[in-house]
Amino acid sequence: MRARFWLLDIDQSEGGSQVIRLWSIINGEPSILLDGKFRPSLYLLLEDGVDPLQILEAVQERSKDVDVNLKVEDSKLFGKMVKLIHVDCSCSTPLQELASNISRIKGIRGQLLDDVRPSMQYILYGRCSPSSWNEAELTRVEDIGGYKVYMVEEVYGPREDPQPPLKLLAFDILSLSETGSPNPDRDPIVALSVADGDGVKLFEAEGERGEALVIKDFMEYVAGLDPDVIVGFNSNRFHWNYLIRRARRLGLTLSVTRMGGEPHQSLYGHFSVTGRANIDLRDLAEDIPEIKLKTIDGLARFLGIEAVERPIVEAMEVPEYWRETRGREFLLEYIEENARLLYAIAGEALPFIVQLSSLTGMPMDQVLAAAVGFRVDSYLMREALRIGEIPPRREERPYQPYRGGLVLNPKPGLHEKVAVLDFTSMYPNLMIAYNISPDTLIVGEGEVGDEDAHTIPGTEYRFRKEPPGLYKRCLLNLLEARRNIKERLRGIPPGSVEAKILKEREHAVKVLANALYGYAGWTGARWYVREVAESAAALGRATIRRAMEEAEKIGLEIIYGDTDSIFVRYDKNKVAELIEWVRRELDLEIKLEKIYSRILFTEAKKKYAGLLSDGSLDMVGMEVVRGDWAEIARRAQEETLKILLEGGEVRDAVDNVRRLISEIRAGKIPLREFVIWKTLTRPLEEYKVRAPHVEVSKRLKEKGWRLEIGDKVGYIVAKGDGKIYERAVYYPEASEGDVDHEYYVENQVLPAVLRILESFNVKREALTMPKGSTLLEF
DNA sequence: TTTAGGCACGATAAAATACTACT
DNA sequence: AGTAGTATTTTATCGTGCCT
Repeated sequence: MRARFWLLDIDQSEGGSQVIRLWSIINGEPSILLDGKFRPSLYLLLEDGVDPLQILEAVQERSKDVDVNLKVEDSKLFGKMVKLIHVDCSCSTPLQELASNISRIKGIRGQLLDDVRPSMQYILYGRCSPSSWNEAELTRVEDIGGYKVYMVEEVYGPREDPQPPLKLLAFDILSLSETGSPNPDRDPIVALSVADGDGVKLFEAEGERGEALVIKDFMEYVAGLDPDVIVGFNSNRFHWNYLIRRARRLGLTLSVTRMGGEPHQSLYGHFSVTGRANIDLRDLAEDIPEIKLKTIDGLARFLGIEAVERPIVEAMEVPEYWRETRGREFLLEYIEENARLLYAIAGEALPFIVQLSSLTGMPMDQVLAAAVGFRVDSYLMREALRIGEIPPRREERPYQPYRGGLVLNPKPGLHEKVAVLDFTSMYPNLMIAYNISPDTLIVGEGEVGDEDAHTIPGTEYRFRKEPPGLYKRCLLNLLEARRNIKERLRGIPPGSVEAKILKEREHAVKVLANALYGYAGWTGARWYVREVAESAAALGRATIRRAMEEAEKIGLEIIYGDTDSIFVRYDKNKVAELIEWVRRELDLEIKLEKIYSRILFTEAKKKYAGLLSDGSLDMVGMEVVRGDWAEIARRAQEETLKILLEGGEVRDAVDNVRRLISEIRAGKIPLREFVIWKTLTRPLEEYKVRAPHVEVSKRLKEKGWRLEIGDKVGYIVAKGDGKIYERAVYYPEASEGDVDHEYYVENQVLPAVLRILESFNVKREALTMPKGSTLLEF
């Protein structure tokens, strides 16, 4: 039969004969498609000048008892023609064995695609696309585990149709530890919450055997609902491992997959729940820089999901809550609400995840867990194979820095009517225009004439004009895709489901296109070529310089500029003239992005605050927007900026700061506003200096608290002598009376507000020494 | 399992300099 | 006056989080 299937997950069966399993949805039903005909493969890269047939024979000699096909092929590696031997086999294990056997044969320079798993190869070679509808010729065979099973006769590739409804399940657990982080070898799970289309459910442990029942209830619930997608928050790093280990201790197997087994650790540190997509929404939160505190609530708020305002509960505070009936109820409600929110978040986020998955060719449950670089890798690999470029292996390379974007010194002070002009997608467009790509870089001298090459100004690098390189093709495809989407969006009602999905697709396309420049300069990239990234950056600098020179020629006063943006004193006609000149002379688009009615610069780059015509305040780079400053300092700075930009008197701003300082000294500010949050970016032992948040973390670790890279540690600076790191106290352990108010006045509030007020000639003393009648009341 | 470089800025650590007590 | 030890100031480095 001919059928359409929507590919949810893909894997290969272990042992015996190699079968690719396509976990799919057919006619709304979860189904398994088996393809036993796919032959995983690898390529042998030959040294220049050797006779391919001779090598072929040598390989044949060593693969007598293995079922392999060998074929000599011509392909391109970094744009250069190479001779390859394509080796395919019915099964990947003997293929890998053969690969290690033949690595010493003279004349073989290396192997390619041997680091790509069969299931990924299946996608790579265009059999089908994950998170998409595909067409296939199928034959029904016997059911497995209650699922319909089909053998794949032929696959006809992806089609564009809206995704089918997917059954979602969200979950969270509560584990209880008297002291220190919960440890699955010691501390039980006391409750588990799930949420799906029917609402929220709580499984609570009661008495001795309670925990086993909770886990069994969970497994039964999963089996009963049979979800396509399971979502959690931090589940890849914590929940799955915890559940599996607790279940084992109780003599159970955490049976939640569609094959009835345990989830298993897979690529990119994520857990694979066979047959289902396991998604950790923490990965999504990590991807969104606007979300400062990576919590369920933070993510929900960002997505506009209605959520009750809840306090953050640090792990340390859990036992305290648990001891009291009210606190216990609060915790149970907390994880119920977590599951409810996760379900709602997943509903909102899924269309984007689906689009990212089908675009990159990574299965849904991997794509979020994978870092950006690996997503780009995956996307490029499919595109490369289409144009006969063979994907290089990932390898370790030395890091070599290069010059990046141009940043101007701003003209400090308050300016009226300032326009911001932004180049649209500067790097992608330059890479297209100059065919900057790993496979078009000219390496040998005199190989290509100057008329056939683009020379990058300010560098020695040259790129072939023809044929279009891998990056250019990909970028053009992505731009084209965006144009198509925009075109289609015009024809349909804006609020419709289709429109929403198209917008998610556009977002996914944009994310990928913008990542390509950074990818090119990442030493871990398969197609890392430093000259590529360097050339794009050099061209960027040349481009903005030319635009600024022209702006000055036209008579526009330049206030500031950074990489691809120019700030000028607004003059409607002159700005229009510049935009037109950029279009005509540089063949690029520069857009009037916004107009500040007032904008304030200090001496510093990358920091400014401006007032837009709609009355809203933009604060860029200032302490206000930095998560590592205490709330009190950020608030003080924000209020100062607001007063000054909205036309208030300097006096008012000064008085306001003085009032705030008095409040601090009088102990009227809650502890919360003094907390300083810092992220742990490496293991504690690797720090070279004794930073406050590291010292706090070390003390916590002593007491049995597990801290991981990426965790945010909140501390306050307490009264006393000595270094800051000696006085830093983990905030749940601190009380209002501990706070060193003078520290916050001198080192947090004053620096933040003086940064602004100094350009209005306000001195530090004017803020600290009480004078003037308005202050006497404090 | 890490897309890039440019930048500000506080805290710590190291180096340079000033100061003090004593011979 | 010379010197060893200590306090203070200056400079360099570390570390984080922002901007484009």
